[in-house]
Amino acid sequence: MSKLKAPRGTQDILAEDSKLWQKIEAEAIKVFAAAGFNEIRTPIFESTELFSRAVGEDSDIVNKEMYSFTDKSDRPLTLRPEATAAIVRAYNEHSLERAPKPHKLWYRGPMFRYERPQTGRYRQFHQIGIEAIGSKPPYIDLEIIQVGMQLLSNLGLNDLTLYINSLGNQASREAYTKALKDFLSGLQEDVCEDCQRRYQQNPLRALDCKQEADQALYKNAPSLQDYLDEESKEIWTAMLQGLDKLAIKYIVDPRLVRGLDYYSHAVFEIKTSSKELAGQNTVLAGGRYDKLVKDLGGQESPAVGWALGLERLASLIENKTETGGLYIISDSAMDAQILARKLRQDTNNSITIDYDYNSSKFNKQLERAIKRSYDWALFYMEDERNSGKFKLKNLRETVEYNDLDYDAVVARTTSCNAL
RNA sequence: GCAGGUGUCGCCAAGUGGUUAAGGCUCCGGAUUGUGGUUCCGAUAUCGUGGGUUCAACUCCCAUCAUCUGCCCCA
Repeated sequence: MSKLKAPRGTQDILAEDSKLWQKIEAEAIKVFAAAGFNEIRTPIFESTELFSRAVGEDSDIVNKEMYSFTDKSDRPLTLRPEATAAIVRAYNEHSLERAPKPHKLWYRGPMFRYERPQTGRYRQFHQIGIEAIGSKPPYIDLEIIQVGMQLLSNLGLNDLTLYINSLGNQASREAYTKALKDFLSGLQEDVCEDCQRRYQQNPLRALDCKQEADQALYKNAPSLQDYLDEESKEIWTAMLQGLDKLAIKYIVDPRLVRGLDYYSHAVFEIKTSSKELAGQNTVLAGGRYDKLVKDLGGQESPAVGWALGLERLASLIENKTETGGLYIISDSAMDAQILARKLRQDTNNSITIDYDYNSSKFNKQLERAIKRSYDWALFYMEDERNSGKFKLKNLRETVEYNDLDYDAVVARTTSCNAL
């Protein structure tokens, strides 16, 4: 019988990694709450139309990466490839524009994209993100960037760089796209196949081409910055000044475009220089999407947000597992169980308490307690049960306490090792 | 979707055409008769799958699947 495997591009987060994920999530929740963001949970699948409208028909995500299916009533549905569209849908559906603005939300959960798996890229992957809907000035952009930086630095990451660019408002972007297409049209003969395709689908992407020959041809391409109109320029300037005042280091990257159609004004990515992630070094990315709420049928509401990849983030953080807790060593599994239940209650579930279910030999049980890195071994053999006095051993410091009564055991184990 | 690498026990890993497929680690069981990861003993694989070549295949060929890496693109 062959073993079944998880589907391609999916993975199990085993107990060890799970601890790390919990740590990241706990830190995120703390940082978000402190900045006034509240959690929103939306469905894992949505109508396919939501994503094709929101993300853009021409985007790669919609073109070839969606996990789409029809249900038994032939409804076209899609496993969400990202969360922003769904959150905007929910925002509109529940008329949240009537709530105080900006509406500040965070989310976490699995996303799905049908792609070739490789380092830092999976078909089911997990994101944590925030969105702020209903505020136009760049202070809210600054706020979410700042929250993101804070979260990453709290998690101990410091080799990160913020790359940022402005796409300008829609008018600016259209004017620029036109100018760029004019420029590119003369080069199509000499340019790589990918770029020919980009020319058709998303001309801005061409500037990001990795072919050196193409880069040489693009040297004199028009610059987006020159096409920003007054409004866009004002916002962009304020944005950069704000980053300076917050002492957030950044690199303006004029080629940073992003693959989703709904962005305008500020777009940004936080990248790591760690080799761990090789080509997929973007850990957190986002931008402003002023048009999207209206495009999805809502009241015009400017908005901005970002998402970070949990798998990528987790791979950058050292996973140090610390267990601790107390292991009961007993020749009676039943008595150990009764004691464990009582101890868990009386320690208020503040430390891990476990014991041997197989009534193994004394030495085996002690060995287990050590191997599984418990802090304490509590001896509960016949003698202890009869006398009501416990023997407690600190396995880290090799100290043994004799003749403790029950309350002393509780006091001693909880005093120094809370979960 | 394209290009390349890899597939021998839970993990690492020898074997490269010929009798019983090394070894290490982990895990499990046992011994050392209630105190430190020790030591000793034991158990655990038909070599991804299917086909072909051959007297003979883990070793060669083909296909397929899985996985990894790069491209596209992205978190």
